[in-house]
Amino acid sequence: MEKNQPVSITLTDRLFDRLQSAIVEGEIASGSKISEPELARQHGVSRGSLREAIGRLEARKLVERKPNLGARVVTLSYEQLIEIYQVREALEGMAARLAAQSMSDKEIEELQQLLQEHGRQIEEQQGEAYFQKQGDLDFHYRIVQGSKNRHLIGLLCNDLYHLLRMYRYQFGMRSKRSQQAYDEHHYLLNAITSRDPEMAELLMRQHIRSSRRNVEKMLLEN
Amino acid sequence: MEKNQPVSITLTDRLFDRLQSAIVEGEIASGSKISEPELARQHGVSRGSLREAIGRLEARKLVERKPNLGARVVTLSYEQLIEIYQVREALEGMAARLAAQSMSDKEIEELQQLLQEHGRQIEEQQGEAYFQKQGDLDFHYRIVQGSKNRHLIGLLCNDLYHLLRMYRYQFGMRSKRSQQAYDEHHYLLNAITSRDPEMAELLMRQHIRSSRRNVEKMLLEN
DNA sequence: AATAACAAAAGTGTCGACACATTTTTCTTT
DNA sequence: AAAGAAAAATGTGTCGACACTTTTGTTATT
Repeated sequence: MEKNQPVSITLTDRLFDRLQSAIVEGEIASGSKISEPELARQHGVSRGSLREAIGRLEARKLVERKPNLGARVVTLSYEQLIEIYQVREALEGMAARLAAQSMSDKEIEELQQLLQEHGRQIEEQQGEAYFQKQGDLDFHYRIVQGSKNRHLIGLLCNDLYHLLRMYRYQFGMRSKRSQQAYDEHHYLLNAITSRDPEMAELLMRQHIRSSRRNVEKMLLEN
Repeated sequence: MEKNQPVSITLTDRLFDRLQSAIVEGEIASGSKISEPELARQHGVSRGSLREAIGRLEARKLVERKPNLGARVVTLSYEQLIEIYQVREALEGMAARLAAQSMSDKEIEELQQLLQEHGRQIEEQQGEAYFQKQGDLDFHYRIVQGSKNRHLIGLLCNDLYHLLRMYRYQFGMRSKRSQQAYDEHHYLLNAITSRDPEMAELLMRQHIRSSRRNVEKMLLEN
């Protein structure tokens, strides 16, 4: 959530951020081909800088590139979404396990406050899904940070979460289970508070699996 | 192990491969600064191409880059190695679980043959560590492939394994436990053969944990 | 002699141009 | 008129040059 550098300094950085948002939010259609000259012109930037930005997008699996054929925005598919959830289950499960060992008492306390806040929001604005989604991400985000494992943090926060946001935007995935998610968060946080790594991992994995099942059901309705 | 494209086509690709090997094998010292003009000259290539290659190395966490300050080869540390093993445990555990569900009978059979081959090598050339390491990687590699999850495959085979190889090269990590590793592989393969995902994941995670403990012990001796 | 201010050198970020590959269009041949 | 070959157009890969930033080296001041 926080950045050391005030804002992105280099041109390529800013361009990368803009393109990433544009892709995640569907402004640049998924599956569409990217024309380097055109995009460069649109953003008033040289092709070289654009290329570096595209390279980073490729590393984050937001675009695919083939030599001499150019880059395309990644195509979303049901299968890929399932794959992402499987990776997420593995990584966040481990994150929860480590968080139970490594989070400071202060961090845990702040997380409890955050969760209370969520509880209030659920009672007040019944079914206001957006805040819930945002809150859900916040919660997971903090646990991942709490793992203190920089690799894990990078993998989840820099790579997976953006892909996941992309699916949420473009598949119109809104959770109809904020109450259940809240409960699951609660159990999980209890395990972390009592410093039980095994239980924390178990509950996190269950939580993500049930979230995945919810998504599957939702997509099959279409 | 195999590539669709016969060899890397583009200059940047080849350069990237060469640099990756050079870094992994310690030819370019870990922690050392990378001078773009010099490296470009050494490899007879323009700075632009070099920069793209460095960008990919950065995405694979083999180099770190700071705006206007340049790139350095990543610094190896005990802590980071532990972090890698934790991520590996999570991801390969999931890979084993999925492999138990998704590997074809043919793939499983080939894996059994590979393992028998390892068994023979252990009996014959007692303690020839190199082949064992190579074999170990092969075995894990195939299980990851067997998960059929492209994200997982990319994360492990493109990112983590190279980092791991780097540590093996530069920390001189040779396993003195080829017999035990072989046994653990055997149990794991049994679980996969009997299509037991739960057990497969469990055994894989134990296997990697015990491998990590071995590494810890080895490093504490220095 | 130590430090501050300044100037020179080296390094990174960005750009525009050219070379080569791919795609599209046009022209030939049957 | 359809199919194939040649040619034009578009797009990607690579390069060298310039602008700006950081580092190094020098001079001046106390």
